[in-house]
Amino acid sequence: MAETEVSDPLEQFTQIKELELMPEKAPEKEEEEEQDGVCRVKEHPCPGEVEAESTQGALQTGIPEGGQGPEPVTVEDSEKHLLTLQTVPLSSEDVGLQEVRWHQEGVQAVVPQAVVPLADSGQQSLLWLEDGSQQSLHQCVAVNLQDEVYLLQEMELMQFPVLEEHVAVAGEDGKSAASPDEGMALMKFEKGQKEDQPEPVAEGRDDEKQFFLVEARLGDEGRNEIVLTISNLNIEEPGDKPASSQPHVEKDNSAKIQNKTQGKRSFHCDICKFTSSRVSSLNRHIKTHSTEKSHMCHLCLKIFRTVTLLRNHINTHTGTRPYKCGDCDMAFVTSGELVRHRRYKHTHEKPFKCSMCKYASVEASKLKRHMRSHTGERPFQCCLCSYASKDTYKLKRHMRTHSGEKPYECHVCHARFTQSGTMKTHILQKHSENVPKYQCPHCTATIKRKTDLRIHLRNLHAFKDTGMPCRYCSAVFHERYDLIQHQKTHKDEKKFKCQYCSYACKQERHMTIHIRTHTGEKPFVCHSCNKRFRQKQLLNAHLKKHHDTDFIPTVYECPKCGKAFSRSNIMRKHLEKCNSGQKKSTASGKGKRMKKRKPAIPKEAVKGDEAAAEEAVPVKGEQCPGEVMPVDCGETVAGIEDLEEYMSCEMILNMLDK
DNA sequence: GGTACCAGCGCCCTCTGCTGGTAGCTG
DNA sequence: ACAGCTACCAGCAGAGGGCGCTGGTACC
Repeated sequence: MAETEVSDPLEQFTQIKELELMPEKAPEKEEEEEQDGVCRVKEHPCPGEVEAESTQGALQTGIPEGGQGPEPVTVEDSEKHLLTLQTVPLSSEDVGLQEVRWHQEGVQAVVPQAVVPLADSGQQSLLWLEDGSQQSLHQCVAVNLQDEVYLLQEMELMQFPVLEEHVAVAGEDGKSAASPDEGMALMKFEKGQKEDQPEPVAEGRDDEKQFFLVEARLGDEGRNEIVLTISNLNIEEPGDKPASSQPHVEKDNSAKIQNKTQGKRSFHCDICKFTSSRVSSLNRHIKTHSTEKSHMCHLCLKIFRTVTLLRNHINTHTGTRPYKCGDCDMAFVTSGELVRHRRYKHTHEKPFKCSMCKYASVEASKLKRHMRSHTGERPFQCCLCSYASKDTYKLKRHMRTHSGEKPYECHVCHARFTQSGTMKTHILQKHSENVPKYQCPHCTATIKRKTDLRIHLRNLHAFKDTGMPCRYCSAVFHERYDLIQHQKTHKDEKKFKCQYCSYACKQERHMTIHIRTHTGEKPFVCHSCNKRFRQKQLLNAHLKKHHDTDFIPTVYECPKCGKAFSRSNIMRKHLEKCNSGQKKSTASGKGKRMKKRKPAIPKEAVKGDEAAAEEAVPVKGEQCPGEVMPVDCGETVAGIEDLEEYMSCEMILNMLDK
């Protein structure tokens, strides 16, 4: 569009170049047209196979010279014709000018209604229909695109009445011109062979208007091209194939007699396929194509075609529900609602049955929705991600994942949720008493949620072909639960035995530490004094004691004898001995020397039961017998008794575990 | 013209099941 | 301290039920 140069403002109108048969002549024509960059009119034998034609190059505003133009095509009549158009910028002044000219030529109000604003150009484009099959047409049909200006995006389906037909607007030479009086051709909807058909029934007929369905969408060239699909809504007599390839219009036919040969008159709607044996029914039906609505709701100003529709609508305002269910307290506005309700709730009649499964539904729409689960069809595409839904509600629900909306709030803790079901589960599990639990049928486990029970069964009770061996013995199990239960029987076993001495323990890592007492390995080094330790905890304790000026050691005093200990559990053990009179060492110092304490610290202030093991060991005495002790304290002790008390392998290692 | 009946669309709901993150327990 | 395991939990989607409402048609 940008590259289009038009000198004459009137040439800026969108034009339809030609009517062509496809696909027979398509290759030649398309090649020709691509060179010209012109728009096209195409006729599709099948309404459902409308395809956009790509138009390359700049807009060509004229119709080729008479002899050079496309040959008139002869095709089977069809109900739809594809028009490929191009939009051209047009200023508002041009629109006004054009409007005047059209009126001067007696063509009724075409241009203003056909204005299609461009989204971001700030200008407007016009559409009109041009005869593509005959270059020298003198007669045209003016069309009125309803009563409003459509955004292009909205022009998906519309009706427009043919206001005038066979209007002479073109010059004799058939050349495309910039204005109707200069030979501009419009789309012609000819009567063709229809003229010799019986005169339509006049009753209820609108001689001034005819309706066509127009489907408009962007062409391959984006907004530079508009593809219109015009549906001829006339109903043909059975077996009566029109000879003309032209899209045709029966100007004054709003209804026709269909079955004259059988002696029984039937009446046909020209707009749709409605047929009736009664004129009155046809007349009433034809009103359905009219936009006329005369019954307005005084409460919301909504307009309805019939009194019945209006009454039903007003009932929704007033709450009037005349149709009451005899089996329950429900009541409805319409009888249909009551019938449906009874099917759902009482009769359980489900007339719509799935052909692929046992599903049956009360409503056809439910079956239609169900069928998507078989076909996989997902018509509702998320505009923000690749998700597509099978129905509108799921898409709407999905959109909350993008918006972050959480419309459901727990009334207890005010937590918010995206789905009502999630909130309901939350309230049940968090804020309800007597929460039901799900008992595992294979073990004693009770699990809050059914879905988690399923996972439990899958993880622990599913049979596995490949057996799972016990970590501690040669037993093999095919259910994980059995394996775990079996391994628990090994729990109290001190299965790790030292190869150098009689030491045994439950955990392998303890044995690793113990083994270092035999190998002499001391992998933990103090970087301040280069002293080495077999355990990381000992290094940490060393760092606190010797290199941390803020460190205050913990002292536990026996409330009975006053003896001080660095570990609470040791003190408690000592206290048991004190109480039982089996005390072997006392604070009075019967040959036992206590570790020199730091200034007394109130017991309440004593903290840090994690003080290092070496802190717990009284000084002076024997060197820690590393060959039997897992703890490398690096200190001396007052006596073997304290040493044994403190250095119980299990005790220390258990403490370290904590 | 009124009305009953039916069809269809839309909306909201529940139930269900899967998934992934996490806290707590255990070794 | 750490890893592994598992129940717990919220998030999310699939499927279907139920109803509100409007529109079309047949019939009286």
